[in-house]
Amino acid sequence: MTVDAETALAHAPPGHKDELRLWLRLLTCTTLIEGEIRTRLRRDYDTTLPRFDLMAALDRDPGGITLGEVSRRMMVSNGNVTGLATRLEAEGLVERRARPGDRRAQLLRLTPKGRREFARQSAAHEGWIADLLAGLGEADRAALFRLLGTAKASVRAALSPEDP
Amino acid sequence: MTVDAETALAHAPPGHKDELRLWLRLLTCTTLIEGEIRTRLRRDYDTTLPRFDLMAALDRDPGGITLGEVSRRMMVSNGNVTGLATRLEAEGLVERRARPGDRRAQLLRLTPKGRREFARQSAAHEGWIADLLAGLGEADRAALFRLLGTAKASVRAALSPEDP
DNA sequence: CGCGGATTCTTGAAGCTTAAAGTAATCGGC
DNA sequence: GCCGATTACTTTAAGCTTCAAGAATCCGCG
Repeated sequence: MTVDAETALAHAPPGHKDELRLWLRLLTCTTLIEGEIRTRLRRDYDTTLPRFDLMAALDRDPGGITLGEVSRRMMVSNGNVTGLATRLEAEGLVERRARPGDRRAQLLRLTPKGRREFARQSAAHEGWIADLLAGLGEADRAALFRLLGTAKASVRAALSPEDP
Repeated sequence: MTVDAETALAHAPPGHKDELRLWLRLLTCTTLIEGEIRTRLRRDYDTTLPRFDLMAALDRDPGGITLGEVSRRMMVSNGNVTGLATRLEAEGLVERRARPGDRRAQLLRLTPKGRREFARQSAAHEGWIADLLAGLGEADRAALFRLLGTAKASVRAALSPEDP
């Protein structure tokens, strides 16, 4: 355990295979769940995941939030939200209204119809997720939640610019 | 701690909020990483994640695999692969050829140019992932990998039909 | 005031994605 | 041999997504 071992390690191929495997497994889990949720939303409610996500982003703020805030919460582009909001508005599920004192911004909020629809959908959605993750015990769930928090912090740290 | 407590529990709202929170955190992690990989692939290699994924699916089989097998590995629809393969073929990165003895199927494989390109891209990709997950120690990574395996098994079990 | 930069949102082009329907070839049983 | 079921792929329509460019508005500073 002297210079030789250290040298061997230092010269070993980068070997980030572990991280890669972890990422691929993370991606697989997400893809599996997301695909199933997509299918069920279409089958049972004739809607899509992005529509559901947008309504979820609005649900906690009865007064409405700006399109930009929706974009931030959903982690998608501005233009994306514009299109989604337009389609949902056409279906009477959300409505735009001016933000007092700022003619650039618009507030988006659920209509009563949208609120009813989302209540039904989100109850089913919560049950689906619980079913899919039913194989994890309480302890596993807690541990996984914590570790994913660490992972999230790691990614955010790697992404944030180095200026405090 | 008698009938009353039990009754209270039984009548409590379903309360699958924990599973939901776990799912949302899982989704956030994946979205963050995926978005960054997308951005870097575009910035550094002028390509997209689906293109990269398709090439990755081909990389381990020099003889080529069928479009259907690609579709299974990528967990996307058949039609999706058709379009991706057509675009990559037009760029000279992959090539179609007949599968001997089955005129329905086609084998898809990387061209030498595609192989060179993918080698460059995948090396960078591996480094990016390692960077993003650098905040996780060896033990955390292992634990997370194992728990995600359990989660994956849970989802697959919930999805598979009940006939052995 | 008025101008320059930042913000908020929309538009347009290109590509990705799916579900569903369609075409072609193979396989299995009789 | 042949017919029905299955498999492999493509096509189509609709919607999602991003990036980049553009338009309107707001804010701060001189």
